[in-house]
Amino acid sequence: MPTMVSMSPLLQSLNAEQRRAVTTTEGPLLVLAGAGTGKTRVITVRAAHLLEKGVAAEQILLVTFTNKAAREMQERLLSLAGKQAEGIQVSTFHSFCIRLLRQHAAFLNLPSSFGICDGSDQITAVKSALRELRIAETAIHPRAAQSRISLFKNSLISVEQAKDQADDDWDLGVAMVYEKYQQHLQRSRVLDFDDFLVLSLKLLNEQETVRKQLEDRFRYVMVDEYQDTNGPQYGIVRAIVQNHQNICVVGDDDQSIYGWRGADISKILGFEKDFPGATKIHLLTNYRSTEEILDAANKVIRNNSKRHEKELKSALGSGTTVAILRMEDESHEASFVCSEIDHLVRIGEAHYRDIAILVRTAQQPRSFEADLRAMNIPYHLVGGMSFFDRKEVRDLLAYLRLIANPADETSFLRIANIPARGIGKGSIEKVVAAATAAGEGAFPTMRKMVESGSLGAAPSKGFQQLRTALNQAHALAKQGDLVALLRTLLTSIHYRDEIDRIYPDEATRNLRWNGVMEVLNFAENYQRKASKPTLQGFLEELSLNENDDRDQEDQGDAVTLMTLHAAKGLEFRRVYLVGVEEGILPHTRSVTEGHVEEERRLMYVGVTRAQRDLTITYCEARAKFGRLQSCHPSRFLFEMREKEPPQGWVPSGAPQMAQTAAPAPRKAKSVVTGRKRRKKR
DNA sequence: TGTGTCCGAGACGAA
DNA sequence: CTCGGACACA
Repeated sequence: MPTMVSMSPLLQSLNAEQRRAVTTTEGPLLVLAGAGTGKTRVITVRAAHLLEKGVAAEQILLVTFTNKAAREMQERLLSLAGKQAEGIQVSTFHSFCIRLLRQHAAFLNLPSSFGICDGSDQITAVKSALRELRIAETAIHPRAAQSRISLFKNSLISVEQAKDQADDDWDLGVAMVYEKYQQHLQRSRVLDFDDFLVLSLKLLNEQETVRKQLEDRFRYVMVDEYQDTNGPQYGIVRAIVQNHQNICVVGDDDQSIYGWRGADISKILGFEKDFPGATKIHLLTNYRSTEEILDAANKVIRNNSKRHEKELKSALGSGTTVAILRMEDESHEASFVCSEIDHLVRIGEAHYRDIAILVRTAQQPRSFEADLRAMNIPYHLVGGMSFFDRKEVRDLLAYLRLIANPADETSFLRIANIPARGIGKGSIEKVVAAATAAGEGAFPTMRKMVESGSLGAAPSKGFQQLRTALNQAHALAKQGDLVALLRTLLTSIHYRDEIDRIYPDEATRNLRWNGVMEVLNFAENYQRKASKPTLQGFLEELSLNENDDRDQEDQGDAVTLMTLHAAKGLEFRRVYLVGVEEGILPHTRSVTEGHVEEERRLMYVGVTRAQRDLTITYCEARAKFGRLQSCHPSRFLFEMREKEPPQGWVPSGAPQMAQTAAPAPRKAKSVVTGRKRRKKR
């Protein structure tokens, strides 16, 4: 216990639990920070406290999952501890690993200029692997294969092991796709997101000097959002701290919602086992939400079996009741929510910026967007189709990536004939076959083929045009003038004409061109901010920095419409949690695959975003594939009200025939009675 | 080789 | 309903 006389002003602003977390500086420490319990505050004050104790800033490493979080931490640190905090390294796992890999590329036999294979490139690579293997996409879903491959990588399972383990055709097919996929990445000289982590881990495991170097430098390591840590990330942290054990992880097992991305909740559940002698601290005082909201959250989440038991307590006290409302269908739902928002703002009860509409799936926003627009309610949509998924943006980026890394096959194939320049399907096929056989990039392969005259006149001519355009741009890339590069490129490929040609509609045309201009803006910004702007750096930033449109402040006074996944970490005075139905939340697929607990955490995340007012809606029916289908309120709503589902309620994932049989086993699982007693203490 | 149209399958979340 | 792929055309 620190004595009062020596307590620094830093610590005085904290509650007892938080203070204990901050002052426990040595040895492994697990901070279970429930939603709204001042997690960021604890992390930043803890770092500042370390500095106060005389630890050099350079010895502190703070790992986050998103760039946004990293930036926020950095800012908070500067305001807490001033200039000396600048030396603290705050980075995401991914950027930390990329830097490490570029430094030690030689050891891993990597080109130091490797490119980044993002999500949609991964799908493209999987698809081309399937085509190569003559496997129909209906037999093996590209997306399913991709996520399995990612799982293989994160579990350090090699292609050979995957093949050995396969015990049916599907598994074997995926293992073969995995092999082709890896070859594709290799000859394209790109790494996917999993590679960053896995290769970094390999580096640390096999190069003791590198590991030692990091261990000596980073004497104090903190990991934010530890519940989202996957196997390789855990391994990396562990390798750095294994001797000094000064590892502090902060997170909330109840908010682990990235299992499908490889996040391993057992890491936060088993921290004390992984790091014997660890201190465990619960932060349970919630400064965000009213008692009613936390009560609803607690009642839902306690139905999970795999968790650290805890219940949040509100520091705010009582407020309004949580409303659970039944809607006819999704258009009624949307118009109800929008009218209410409109009304509340009109009577001065609320600001747009204080309101969020949270959805489970990316297509739910559709009905809401229509109504929001019709009612002139300013809003911004987060998640779903990202700016970087837009066709024109991806085209342009493919050009840039090809300039930075001529071996990049996906990018080459994407723009080889955009705009059309006589390189058709036939020649593309020939080039891919040759590139695959040679294990080289498609662009260099095609150059050789053109030079040896093994391609027709039209494609050869087209290729020369492309090459000229790229060379010209490449020269400007070397000078670091990205804006000039983009302008030159756009001119030389006549991209404006291409857009005008494809989109006869004036409005779409402008919209598309705006996307292109937006990339120019990004480049301008990057060039201004970066100390040493390079094309590679620019592309890296674009791939790693999710475009942070989550910032409410940046959006002016507007309603936020977003997915639950995007909402984690944010808070709003008033929240509408919509579409809370069996089949959506929990999602059918999660139910059939046995991931209901993660869905429940998603529900929990949604509920705990609200500060004062929470309205939950569910629909009686909802359009699926253009056809209206009836649906049932989510099991989580019954849990929340401690009620049994009524007769005729059909849980998602249950076969339609077995309506009477299905609820029986679920009852025992979802309705936990006898817990009420434990709640009051 | 480039363009247009039709058809059928399809939908979870994203650094 | 909405996308992408296949196929048929110029």
